Amino acid sequence: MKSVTMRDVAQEAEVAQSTVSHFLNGTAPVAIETQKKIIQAIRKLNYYPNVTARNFKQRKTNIIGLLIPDITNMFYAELAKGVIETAKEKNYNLLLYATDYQRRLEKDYIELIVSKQVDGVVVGYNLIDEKLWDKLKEARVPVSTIDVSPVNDFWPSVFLNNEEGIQQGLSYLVKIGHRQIAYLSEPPYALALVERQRAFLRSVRSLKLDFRENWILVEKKQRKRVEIGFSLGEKLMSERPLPTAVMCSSDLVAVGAMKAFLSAGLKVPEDISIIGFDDILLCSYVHPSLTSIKQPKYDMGKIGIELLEEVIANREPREKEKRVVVNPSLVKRQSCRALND
Amino acid sequence: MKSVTMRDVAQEAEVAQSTVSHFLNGTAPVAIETQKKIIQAIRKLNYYPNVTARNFKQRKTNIIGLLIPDITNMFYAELAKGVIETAKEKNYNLLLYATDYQRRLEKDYIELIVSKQVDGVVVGYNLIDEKLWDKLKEARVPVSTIDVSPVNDFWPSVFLNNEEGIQQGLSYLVKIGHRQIAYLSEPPYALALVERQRAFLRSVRSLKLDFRENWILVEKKQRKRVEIGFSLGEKLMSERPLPTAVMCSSDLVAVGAMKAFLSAGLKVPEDISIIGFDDILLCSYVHPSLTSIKQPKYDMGKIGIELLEEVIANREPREKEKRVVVNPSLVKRQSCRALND
DNA sequence: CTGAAAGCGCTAACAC
DNA sequence: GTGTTAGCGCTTTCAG
Repeated sequence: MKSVTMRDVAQEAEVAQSTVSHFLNGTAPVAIETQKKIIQAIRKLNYYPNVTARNFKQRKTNIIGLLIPDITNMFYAELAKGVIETAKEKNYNLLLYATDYQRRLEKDYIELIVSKQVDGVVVGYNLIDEKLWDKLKEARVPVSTIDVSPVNDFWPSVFLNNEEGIQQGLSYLVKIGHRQIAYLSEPPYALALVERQRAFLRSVRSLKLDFRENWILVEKKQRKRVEIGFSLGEKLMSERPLPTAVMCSSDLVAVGAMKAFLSAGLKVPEDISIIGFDDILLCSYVHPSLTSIKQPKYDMGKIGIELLEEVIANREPREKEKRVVVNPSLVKRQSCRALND
Repeated sequence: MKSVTMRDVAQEAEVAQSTVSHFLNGTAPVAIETQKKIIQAIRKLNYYPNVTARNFKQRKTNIIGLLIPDITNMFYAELAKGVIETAKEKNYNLLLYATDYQRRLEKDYIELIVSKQVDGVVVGYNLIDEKLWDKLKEARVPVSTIDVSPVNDFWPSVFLNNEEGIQQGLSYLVKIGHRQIAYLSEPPYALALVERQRAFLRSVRSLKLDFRENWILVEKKQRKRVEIGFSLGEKLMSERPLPTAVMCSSDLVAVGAMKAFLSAGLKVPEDISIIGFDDILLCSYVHPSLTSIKQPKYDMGKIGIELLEEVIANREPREKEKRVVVNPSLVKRQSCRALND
């Protein structure tokens, strides 16, 4: 059950093994006649180069890891798409590490990463166990991060300008006549969520909107975000007066809230307007389709790889790493209605 | 910039390299004193084993490939989740090959697969270029397939019992009083879709339902499935009489059709009931939530890995490979209404 | 242009 | 229990 090696090919073609190697890699010119013999031998023996041997020799794997919690979360899936396609363009393959929010898996994966299973890793969420960052650091693994709270400046990172996003949403709502706007949020376990909430409060003030404490609903308990949205939506409906519009910390929360409104017989957007955040594919699947603040996930994934590539190339970390801030954009759909028409 | 090797550890601990190896792999008993020395050396030098070297030596990578078209398609994401988690349990890692429906990428990935970048591959869709199956075969790559039209019996495979699924959906609709049921389908480019359509026709006959040619709407053009659903939904609404319920070839088509109905002012399920197929996460996100025929994607992914593992272990293909048929189940939600209440 | 030769870091006989 | 040794399949000098 031995497999065909380069040596076999060389023998068959009656040339040196190194010649085959040179030919295959284009690392040295090879006479056209010799080429033919080699090609023939490869065909005849049905030879395929062994990438593991090559990786071993070259001390790299051409594989990049992507560490995320859950691939069935559309946000991460869309991010992963950008990562994987960009990686492919740069001739990297992608190893998917999905932790399922489990500490143990997170640790296992970091262990693998540190053992040079990959040339580098893109981390797409805040590690549960913060100590693991140090492990990555000690092992000098090339890393780039996407939307990760800055535990340090050790690695380059991509962030969304969350403040800008909230402002865009709010400005739009104001422009179409809303002044009474609620904010619904999942638990702000990540910096991004804290920023959004803060930006909302700040903007409400600067735009001089009507403000009511009980229009700001932030869930405490961690659970499915659609459920969070649903229960927050229900709670909001029990408040009086009702706001005319609501901004949400994410699309999933928005969709949940929308379900609550529609279930209660409210009409969206006739009775209440709603804006999500992230602009995942789901937004255009629901009815009415959801207006949302787009987070350029694909691009962020792409940038994540580009940054990682630089780290891999440089090897030595710089004193302070690069930060790329990307801008959100408002995607208007059917969930908002103009009051001042 | 050399990295720490096992040899360095051995030197530091003043033992033989093989002893370190034995200790690390538990392949031979090591005296407790020696163990301590080794552990200390590892700590001191900050050593991590090089998995590539190990892979090379052992002629395996502990990596399994998953070949799918698009990870942002929730169906594949849910499948991938089953695959990746099961793989992890069995100590395999997962390399994600997403072709984006492109012939060129498909070919590139197959090339990598035959070059032993992975120990085996789970193929989750029908390859565009059928010749590539032969390439896999020639290179004797371990393969298992999920929901792939049986081009051959060369590899073990998992299938859904599509007929059963359609029957379950239809029986349910009949039980709650529907007799006029339409069928909306995307282009039947895969066997599964052909089977569903055939099963629908057959069941309509056996259940003696009202049948009308123009309640069977099958899209010709390949495009986004929600759009297909939407336009099929619109087309259906122009027919008279209208059916009281509609079955769809997939959830995405169902969601599109639902959008069309709701946009036109029809109420779901009051005016028309609707059932999807696959039961992707989306079903519970939309309003009304979508009743659907569940395809156990996670389990299918899991089984895909289990089958692949067998192939890897056996090495020699059997004359006729195993087929696992899994059963669908009906998940009732809010999109169907009983007519006979 | 081609070939000989030296390893990459590790595992696994095998001997002691 | 521990050490010696022989490669795994490939890339990459370096000579010729």
